[in-house]
Amino acid sequence: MNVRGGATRAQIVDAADRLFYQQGYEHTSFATIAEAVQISRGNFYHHFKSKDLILDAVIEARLAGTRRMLEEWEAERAEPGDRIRWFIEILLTNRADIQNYGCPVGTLTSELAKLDHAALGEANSLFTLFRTWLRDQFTLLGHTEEADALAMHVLAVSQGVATLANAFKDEKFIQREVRRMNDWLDTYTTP
Amino acid sequence: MNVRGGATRAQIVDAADRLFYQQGYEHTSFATIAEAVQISRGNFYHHFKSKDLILDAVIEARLAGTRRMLEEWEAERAEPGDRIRWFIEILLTNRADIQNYGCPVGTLTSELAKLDHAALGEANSLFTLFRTWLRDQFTLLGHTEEADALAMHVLAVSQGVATLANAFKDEKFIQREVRRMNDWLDTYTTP
DNA sequence: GTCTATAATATGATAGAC
DNA sequence: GTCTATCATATTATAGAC
Repeated sequence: MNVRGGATRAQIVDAADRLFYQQGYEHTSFATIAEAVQISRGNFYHHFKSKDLILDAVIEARLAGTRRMLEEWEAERAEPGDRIRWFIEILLTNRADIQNYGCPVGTLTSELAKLDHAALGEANSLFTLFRTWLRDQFTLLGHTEEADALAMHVLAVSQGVATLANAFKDEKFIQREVRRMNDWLDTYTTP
Repeated sequence: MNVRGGATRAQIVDAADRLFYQQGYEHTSFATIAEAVQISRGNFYHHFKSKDLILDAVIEARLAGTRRMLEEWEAERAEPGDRIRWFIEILLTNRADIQNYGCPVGTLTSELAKLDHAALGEANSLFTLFRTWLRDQFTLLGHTEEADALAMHVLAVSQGVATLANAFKDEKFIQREVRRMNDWLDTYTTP
């Protein structure tokens, strides 16, 4: 602990998480992160020996946060259909960030794929978390056979909407696509 | 012209285009491009005074190439429905590149958005080219009112499929989503 | 744990010879 | 048009004092 009121390491991960999302991983330098946390670059290396290691920590934090979030969604909503609709609704809930920076998962995996970065596998498992969770909901709805294909479809459309929302910054477009996905989902939720 | 058999400038643009797609814009250095074209870094600056200027040239080349391609598609296919289906089919035609590097348009715009780069607007107009072209096809099909919304929907799903194909490298997934889009399109092409 | 100082390297960019 | 040599800067990373 320190004067900033939290463990420095956790603050670094928090700041790096946000900056990697907003500016990209490679574009974000140690100097920028250090400045955000108000520590010197030298001190930075006491907590993380390399830039790769902080990326690992950021992905780990995102994985943990996502797991927690998905568990909450399950606890708060009994109906699998409602849970899937809530997932789709994120596009509107987070529309400001999405229009500015795209989807945090999709843009990170795309960047790491181009960098051929060692952490790509871990980043992709962020997608897998959502995929598995969505698949489970479709299974609960009785669509066991095609559950994974349906999960991938929901993920794909959400990704595409995020990418185009980032390019065109059109909120009406997001609303339209969310409505379209909900209509499509009706086919699978109404008995 | 030179010993390499083509204008050096054009070769630089070609190499940069490919490298920006495969490795990302920021990650690609002058040294890498110069090596690909087999010229010295010094000579490089005779043709392009800055990295921003070569990005401009690459986007301009992509815009010109895309315009040419869309005109060809129109010339080769009389039916608007067939043209849209051919657009969707790119996901399979270019599946190898898409699985390795994602969509050339979507990944570039995402990167430039995070870099807050001046060329973002020009890159986004690559999306607009496809959007306008798809909108025109839906208009020809008689769906004038919703033509733009339908165009955006086709773009969005294609983007999402490309992003997830890049993450999961699953060809069956691409095939399934292309089939799904074609089924969806039937509603708008059959009178 | 935190700092300053510094090293090693890569990068975008320029100057000037041929 | 092409090259070598060089500059200025930013970046990752280390050493060592407090």
